[in-house]
Amino acid sequence: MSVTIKDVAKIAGVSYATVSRALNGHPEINANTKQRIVQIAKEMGYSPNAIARGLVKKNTNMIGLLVPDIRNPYFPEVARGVEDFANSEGINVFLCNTNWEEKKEIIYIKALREKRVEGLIIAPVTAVSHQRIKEENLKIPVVYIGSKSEDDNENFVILDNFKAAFTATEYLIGLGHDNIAFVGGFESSISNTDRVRGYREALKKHNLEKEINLVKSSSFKRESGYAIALEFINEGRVPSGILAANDIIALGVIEAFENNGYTVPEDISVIGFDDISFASLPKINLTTIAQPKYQMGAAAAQMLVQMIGSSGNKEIMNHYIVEPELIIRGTCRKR
Amino acid sequence: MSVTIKDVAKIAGVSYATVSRALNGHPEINANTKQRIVQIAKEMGYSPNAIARGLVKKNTNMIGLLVPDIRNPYFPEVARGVEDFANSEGINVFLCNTNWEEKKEIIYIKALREKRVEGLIIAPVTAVSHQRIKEENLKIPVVYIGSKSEDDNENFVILDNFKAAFTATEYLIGLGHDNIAFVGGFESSISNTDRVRGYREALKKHNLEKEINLVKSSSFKRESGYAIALEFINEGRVPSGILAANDIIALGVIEAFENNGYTVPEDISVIGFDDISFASLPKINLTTIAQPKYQMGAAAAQMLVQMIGSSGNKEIMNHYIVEPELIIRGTCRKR
DNA sequence: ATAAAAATTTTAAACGTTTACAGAAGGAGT
DNA sequence: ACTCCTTCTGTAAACGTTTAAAATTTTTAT
Repeated sequence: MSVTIKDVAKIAGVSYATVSRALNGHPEINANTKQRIVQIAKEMGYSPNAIARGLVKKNTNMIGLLVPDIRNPYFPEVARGVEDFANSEGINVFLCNTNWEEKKEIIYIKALREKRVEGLIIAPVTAVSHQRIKEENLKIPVVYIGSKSEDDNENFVILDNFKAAFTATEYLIGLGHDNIAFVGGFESSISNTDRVRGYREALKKHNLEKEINLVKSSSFKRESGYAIALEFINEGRVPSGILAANDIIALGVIEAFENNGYTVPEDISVIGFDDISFASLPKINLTTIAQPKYQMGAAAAQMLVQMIGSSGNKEIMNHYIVEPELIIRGTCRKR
Repeated sequence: MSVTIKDVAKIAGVSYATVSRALNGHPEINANTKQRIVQIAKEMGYSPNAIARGLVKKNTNMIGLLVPDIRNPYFPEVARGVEDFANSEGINVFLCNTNWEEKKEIIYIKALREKRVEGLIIAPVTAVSHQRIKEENLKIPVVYIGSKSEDDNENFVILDNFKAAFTATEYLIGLGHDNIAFVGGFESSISNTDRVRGYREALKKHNLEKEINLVKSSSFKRESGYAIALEFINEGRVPSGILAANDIIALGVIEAFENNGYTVPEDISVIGFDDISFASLPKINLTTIAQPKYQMGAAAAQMLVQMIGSSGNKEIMNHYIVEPELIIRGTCRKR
């Protein structure tokens, strides 16, 4: 089908080993021969077959990146960081969207393993993912992003979720709110759990723990935020402050309230997580906890590449925890 | 390193051809042997090497998807369509972000060619891309999405950009606007050109062509929209209606105007393109031209898979042009 | 029991590379 | 002229699969 190294060799009148050497810049080759071969290869439109090369060199220069929701602008941002760093190292990235499905996550991991990717960066669907993935017994390095398990053998890049939620909650408390709800994503998500913990701890510190449950969980989607806000309204116990587990949930929450006669921030203060680009739109102006998304992606990629490089050396363990930054905009108000 | 078919063969006490057949469900194999081998392979944690298989079967089950801006929610939506369809056919997708750089586009194409992807779906950076890509002389099918060149040999999935812009412009005219500007992305983008044509044609039809140029181009980014709106303001000729080449430009335009004492839609009406999910947020409520993004991605993938299947049969040529739909929300007003 | 047919398994070649090793050609030192 | 280096090129094996063809075993029919 496509032109191979043998075809080039035939035309050039040399052995294919020589062609290989010419094309790969080996030192032990005559400069003239090399130039001639390179020229011929170019004319013939030769393109090296990375598959065949990978087979003998045992490398593929591919890594996989699993994200649960490519529609959430948080992940494209992270993906860019991963991709840019990987590319700078000559590595290509398989970006896979697990769509918040554990099943799909495992399917992708299996497929990528068969493709012999050299490493995996995973933003896991739930806490269960960590376990399932470990059971897969991959022989390649894995870096988790946005989520860690209790297992300290893992490599990860995360936000200090506890601190972030704590800070955000205290901010709301400082504004005079005493009836603050937490609208979360999956209960089984560890980042979510950590955020809930931070939120609870802040309430506790200021003696604001209520007996009624103000923590509601669903999925990390705008519709979920919308639905949960509606629940609050229907239950007749609308909080004065809401901490949402991410920006798109926050946007859904605000949407629901405004559609039902409430105003943000006049009636309800809302804080999100992530600081997606749309949060800064003047009309949105969402107060939120920022994460250095691009940098986190790049850091994860760097970590992974480093681990791939030091083959087998499992000593390299990386835990990169970034500090949260509260971005105060216009969706919170003194009470 | 990892366990191969030969390792399994050794343990099972059969030849590796037998293992291969057992694992691939060939008919000519004893049911007992098969079961035993499958069992052993599983116990040993065998995972087939898709690289080696690809080499002999001459397939990789991989395609590439090139998008210029993964941060623009339009593209994740398209990507999901592509990925879902491809996955349903057992194909994995390399998602690459060209970042609006022609150079990067070519680099990716070369890398993907070496990886022997079986096809490419490309949302090209500019009109030049089409030419450059043709020069690469890929021997694999390519489907363009969002953009077509004059070359009728191309396969593409696009919105009827002319009609879309025409419709949007007429809507603005119908609202009483007679001073309508077009804020575009790259001039060298074909979809942009088609939209400008539609816009001009509508003005012409209603005898509203101005001698001063109300078409401004930049890149397809929010910052560009912002910058161009600022230009209008600084030049002292703020239009009453604006057609933006996509939603994020529109958002940038609105942002700039609102930051400078203008109100949308009271002072200026704005229409976008794409109907990204954020356009429907009540606070944004952007009037826009909708595209069936997910379906377009899926259609492109289907087209590509079909072409890959019918190897060499170049007769299959697909032009899929979707009809625009004007979504009237709140950023336009009667004048 | 035996030949023929069917079912199963093994052998060996192929896919397109890289690379250790062997071999050849040319030059230098003696 | 001979040996010894250098420098370059060719040979062949390897990577982990699939698969046609050959070989073997089992089954069936007589």
